[in-house]
Amino acid sequence: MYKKNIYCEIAFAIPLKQNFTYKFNSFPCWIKNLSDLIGMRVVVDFGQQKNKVGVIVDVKKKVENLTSEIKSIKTLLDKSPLFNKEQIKTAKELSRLYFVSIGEFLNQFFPIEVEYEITQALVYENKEKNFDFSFEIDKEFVNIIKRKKIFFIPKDIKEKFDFYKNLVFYSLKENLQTIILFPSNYYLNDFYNYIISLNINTDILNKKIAVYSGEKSLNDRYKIWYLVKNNLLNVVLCSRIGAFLPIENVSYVLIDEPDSKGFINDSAAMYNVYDIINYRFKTKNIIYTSFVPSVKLMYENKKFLVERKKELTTKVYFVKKKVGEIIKKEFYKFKKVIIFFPYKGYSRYYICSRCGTVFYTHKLNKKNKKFLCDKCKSDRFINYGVGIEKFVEIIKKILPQEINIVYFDSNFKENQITEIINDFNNNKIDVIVSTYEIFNYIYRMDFSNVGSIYFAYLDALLNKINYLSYENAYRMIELFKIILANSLNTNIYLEIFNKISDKERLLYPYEKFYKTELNLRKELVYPPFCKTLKIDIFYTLSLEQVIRNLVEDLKSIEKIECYELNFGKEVYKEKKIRTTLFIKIIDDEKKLNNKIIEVLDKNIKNNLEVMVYIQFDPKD
DNA sequence: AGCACGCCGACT
DNA sequence: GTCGGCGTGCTC
Repeated sequence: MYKKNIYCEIAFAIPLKQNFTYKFNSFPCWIKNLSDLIGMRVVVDFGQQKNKVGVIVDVKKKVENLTSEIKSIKTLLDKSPLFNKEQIKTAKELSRLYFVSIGEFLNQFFPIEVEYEITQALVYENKEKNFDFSFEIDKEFVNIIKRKKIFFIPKDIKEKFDFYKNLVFYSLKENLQTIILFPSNYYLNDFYNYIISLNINTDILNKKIAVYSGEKSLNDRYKIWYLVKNNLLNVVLCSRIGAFLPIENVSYVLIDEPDSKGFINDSAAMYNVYDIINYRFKTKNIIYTSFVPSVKLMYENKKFLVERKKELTTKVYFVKKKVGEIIKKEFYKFKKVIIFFPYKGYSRYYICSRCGTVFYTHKLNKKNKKFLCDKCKSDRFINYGVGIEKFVEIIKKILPQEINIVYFDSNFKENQITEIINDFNNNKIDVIVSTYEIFNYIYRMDFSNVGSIYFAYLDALLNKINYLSYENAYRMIELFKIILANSLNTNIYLEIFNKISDKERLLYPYEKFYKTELNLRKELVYPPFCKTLKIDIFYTLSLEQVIRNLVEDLKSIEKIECYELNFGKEVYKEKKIRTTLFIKIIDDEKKLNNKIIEVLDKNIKNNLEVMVYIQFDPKD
């Protein structure tokens, strides 16, 4: 049938927070319902740009208040919608909350501008239902999995992997669709390799299990996207981008360590996987697994708790400047030591000795001498503060040369770190010193011959002006305790220099720590008793007044508290400056969130000189 | 974002 | 002279 005057609202992957209306010159006759068009991509001419790809987010029969000429759609790219209706609805609502355009939001999860031809050959169906497994599914696991929601605290890494393994094979056996989300590609690949190493009918595993992450080629991603959409896979192991897969018939969604920072997108929209999954699948079966959950996660999911944690015996001591002594002691017992140091690079900051400009850069270290001062091009700097490289230099000086001390931080390349980890596992390294980066490799490390773990200068974490500083330090220590649970006679040393009155809290058992922390949060009104937002605004100097007005407007909203963490102080990349705002929402979340966005709309909507990054309940 | 137009400085 | 830097304006 011929349809006349059909108008489509098209979203583009551009920073403009508005859609554009296009019409069909000749309506594609195979489309039965108009709403079937939603989520399909089209090719149109847009401004000066020819053949730009956009996504249909709405279909209308009438247009109002449009003075400009309506252009027509050149081609319909997809035979079936790339994004389903639930995804478009989610994108519409969440893109507003994160103050990005719908197109940019969608583009974060799938690069919409890349054209693909889906071949029919892709859509095969594996009708085999009785797979030949030698794998027997744990009965206790089956009892647990039958609950609607599960908040699982495993006792050790083995139990966690066993649980996941059971979930994978249960999904294969029962022909379910299960999504497992991992906070980092390291864990994702490690788990996939583990499953493959089980040697259970690799043919079926390859057909029914897929890995979906940003590391995969776009072709692979597109293929998996369509297989998931058509319910042709049983298990998808994915990184954070998997949170937006077209899952309509999903049986289980498992989030591994939902508190992890790896689940927060690093650019706009700074979505959090935990929030996205909760938003999309309120009534579905969601499983969270965490060794040491945050207070917020525990509070929100206590009802679903399945706790397997056992008594941890690792001894913990507070120390000052004992690192040399401890390394020597362990070395003579043929035991290894892990040292955690909070700052990467050689030094914490550098001052140009000619013009005095301060650089908080990690590009400068002993090996990199090419760095020049931005202002005067001088190559001479005075350094202040101790970074990991300098720290290692100092401890090497006071220790016997035969002790092999190796360090790494996030400046190191992945294969360099892998090599270090392998040497450590093969006992070629006596002492490993690392920053937070080590948490990406923790499951690959062999802790059986580790004698001590030393947290150097823990003050750095505890002194952060952040309600989460204790929680973060506590969870880090507890995690190491769990990892060391199967090793005998291990010690953890916490190096604290300053007087910190309530440092004993770091030694509390989880229940007690949780209760104490919860009371404090209630008293001071912090999550989970309120919602928080961090808004980072980048803008050009000439817009300072605009941003001041914006902040004033935010501050005048009732039932929210808005603090300026810094106002236009830090110079960012040439002529841009940054303002960071911390906001507490202490009443109806939805209503107040909307008010905040209204204020942003009023002051800076479609102002392309201003970039806004919003994070909900930031972790630091 | 990406593209065009338009205004300036530098460079064969 | 004109090539290319980036500031500005617009996109159904």
